[in-house]
Amino acid sequence: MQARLRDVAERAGVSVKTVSNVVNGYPHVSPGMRERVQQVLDEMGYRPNANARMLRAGRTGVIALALPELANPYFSELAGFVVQVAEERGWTVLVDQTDGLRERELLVAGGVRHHLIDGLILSPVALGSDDLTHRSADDIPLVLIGEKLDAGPADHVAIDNVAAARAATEHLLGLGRTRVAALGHQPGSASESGVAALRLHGWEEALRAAGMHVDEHLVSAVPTFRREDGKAAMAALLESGARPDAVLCFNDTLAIGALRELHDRGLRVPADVAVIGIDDVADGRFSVPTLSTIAPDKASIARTAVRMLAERLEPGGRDLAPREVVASFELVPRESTLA
Amino acid sequence: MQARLRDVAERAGVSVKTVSNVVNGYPHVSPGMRERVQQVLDEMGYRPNANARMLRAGRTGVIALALPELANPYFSELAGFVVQVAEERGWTVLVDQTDGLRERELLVAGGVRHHLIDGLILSPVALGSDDLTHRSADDIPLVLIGEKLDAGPADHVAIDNVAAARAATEHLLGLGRTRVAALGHQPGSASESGVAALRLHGWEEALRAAGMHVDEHLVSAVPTFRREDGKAAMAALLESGARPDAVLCFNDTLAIGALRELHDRGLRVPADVAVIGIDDVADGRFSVPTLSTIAPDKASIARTAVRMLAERLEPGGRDLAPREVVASFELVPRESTLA
DNA sequence: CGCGCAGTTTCCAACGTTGTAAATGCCCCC
DNA sequence: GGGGGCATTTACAACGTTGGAAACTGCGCG
Repeated sequence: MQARLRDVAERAGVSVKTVSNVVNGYPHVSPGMRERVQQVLDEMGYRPNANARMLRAGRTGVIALALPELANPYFSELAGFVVQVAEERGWTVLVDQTDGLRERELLVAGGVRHHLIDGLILSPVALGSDDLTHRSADDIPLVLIGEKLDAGPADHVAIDNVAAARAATEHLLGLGRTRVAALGHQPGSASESGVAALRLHGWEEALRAAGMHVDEHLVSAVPTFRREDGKAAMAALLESGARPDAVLCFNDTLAIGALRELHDRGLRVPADVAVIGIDDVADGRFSVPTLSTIAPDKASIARTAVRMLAERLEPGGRDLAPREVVASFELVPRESTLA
Repeated sequence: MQARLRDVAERAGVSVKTVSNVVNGYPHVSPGMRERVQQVLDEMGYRPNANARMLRAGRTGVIALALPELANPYFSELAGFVVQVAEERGWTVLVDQTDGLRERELLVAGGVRHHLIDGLILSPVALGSDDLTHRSADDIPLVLIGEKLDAGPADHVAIDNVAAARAATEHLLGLGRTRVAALGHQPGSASESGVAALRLHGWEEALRAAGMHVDEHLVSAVPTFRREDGKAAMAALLESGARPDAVLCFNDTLAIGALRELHDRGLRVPADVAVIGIDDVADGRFSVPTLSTIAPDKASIARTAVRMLAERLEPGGRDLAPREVVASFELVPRESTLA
C-alpha cells in the first residue's frame, strides 16, 4: 500500500500536519524535525495523493485541450505547443478529440469531468455561437482557438482568417494568375463564421479588390479537411472544366492532397497550377514541390490561449469581459508558387 | 457557486445520501422520491465533482499517454487511436510529451500526478530497462509501446522491429537493388534495444541472409527522427560516396526528408534510388512519389495497450507477470519502390 | 393492537490532504 | 523564579462524495 501522510506521521512519531509541512516546505519547521521527517518520507517512499490535494485546493492543475482531430498535423503541432506552454505553468494537459462533432464539442464545453479540469481550450468546428450562450459562471473558463464564433461569451484567439485567405489569394494574383480557385468550401457545415466560410470570404475579397469576377465554378467543396478530400476536390475541380491556374487550399492538408492529384494528372506545379495552403504544417516544407502557405504563429496562439486561461483562473478573472486576440500570420512562399 | 449534493439535499428536504443515490441510479429509491430529487437536481444544474468521487473511489478514470513528440505524425495518429479506444472504456487520456528525454520519461514513469491517473502508456526513447526495475507495487500499472526494453517489468506492445526492418530490406533487395542503405541509426542513444538498433539489426539480417556484404558506409546516423534529420542524413549519405541504390529509412518521417533531398539532387525515386519507410503515416500516401512503408497495425497497438492496462487495473491484475504482445505489420509497397 | 418484515431513507465514517487556530515548549529578561 | 513572547508543533475541520449500517416507515398478519 502506498504510504500516506498518516503512515509517515505514525512512524516518525509526529503529527500528520507536521509531515505535511515538511512535504510542502512550510517555513516554520525546525531543522532537526525537518531532517527526521524527511528521512522517514524517503524511507517509506511517500508520494502525495494529487487527488486529495485537488479536492482540498479546489484546483487541479489540469486543463483540457479539445481538438477535432489529432491526426491532422496542424492540430498535433498546436497540441505540442500547448502541452509545452502549459508545462511551464506547471499544468498538465488532457487532450480530447471531438472529431468535429457538435455533440462532442458540447459535451466538453459543458464540462464532462467537472472539477477535474480547471479550464478548457477548445477548437470548435461544429459549434454555433448559440451553443455557448447559456454557459454559466459555474462552468470552467473556456478559451476558443481557431474559429470565430461571433459574440460568443468566451475568450478567443485566432488569426484573422479573412485576411489570411486574402493575403494568400493576393499572392497568387501577384503571380499573374487569373483563374484562382478556392478549395475547401464547406457549404452546409456550421454557421457563416466557420473557418471555411471566412477563408472563402477572404478569397472573394481579394478577387473583388483586384477587379476580378468571382466565378463560383472555381469553388470546390470538401466534407472535411483531410488529404484525401483535398485530392478529390482537386479532381472535381479539374474535371468540371473550370481550368484554374492557381488554387487557394483552405489548409495545408487539403493542399497536399491537391498537389498529389495535380501530379497524378501530369500538371506541373507551379507552372500550370500554383498552389498555396494555410497552416504551415511541417509536411509542406518537405513535399514535392514544397508548399507555399500562410503560417499562423502557432506558438503564440498556444501561449496566448494558455495565458488567457490563466488570467481567468486568477481571482476575479471570471468577471473579465470576453476577449478577442488576433494572432499574427505570415506568408511563406515556397516552390508551389514560385514566380 | 456550483451546486453540491448538500445544496440539492437541503433544497429537496432530503438527506445527502438520498440525492447521491438518485444521481447514481441506486435501486432502492422510491419512484416519487426519485422524481422529486431529480427535478431539484435539474433545477440546480448539479454536476458531480469528479475529484471527490475519485478520492472516494480510489480510481480516477484517467490514463496518461506519454509520447516523445506529438508533432511526429506516427505518434499523433497513435494518440488519436488511444484516445478513441480509451473513450470506449469511459476513460480519459492525459497526453504527455517527453521530448524523448530520459529525465522526463523517468518522471512520468515514476508517477508525477500520483493518484491522478490510473495507468500509464509510455513510448520510451531514452529509458533503459534498468530504469524500470525498481518500480514497486505502489506504482501505477505501466504499458510500454513501440520499443523493447528487455526484461523490463512492464507490459509491452510493439511490432517485431527486427522483422519489420528485415521485411522492408528484403523488399528492396527483391527489386534487384544491391546497395541498400540504412538511414536512421542512432549510435549513442539508448541501449541496444532502442528502435533504431533493432531496425538496424533487421537490415543487417536481411543483407546477410541474401549473402550480401554489410557495408557500414551505407549506414547513416541521425540525431532524432524528424524530417530535417532524414534530409540531412540522406545528403550525408550521398556525399559520402556510398552510392546507395535503395534506402531503408527507419521511419516514414525520415523517409519524407530523404525523398525531398533526393529530389533536390535530381535523383529519381525509385529509378535511381528506391526508398522505403516504417510507420505508414498519412503523409506517405500523398507524397511524391508515394512512400512504400511497413504499416504497423496502429489501431491494434492502441487497443492492446489499453486492454492490457485495463487488465492490470482489475482486481488481482497487478500480480500478472509482465506480458509481451507482438503487433502485426504489413508491407505496403507504393511508388517509391515500384519495380 | 402489536410485531416483524421488506423497502426506504438517513446517519456516520472515510478517502488524503491542508488552512486555521490553538497548544506546547523554550528562552530570556526582569 | 515567574511571566511574556516567540517559534514550533498539534488538533480540528473541511473539501464533496459514497459504502455500510442503522433507523425509520408502512403494511400485513397473528
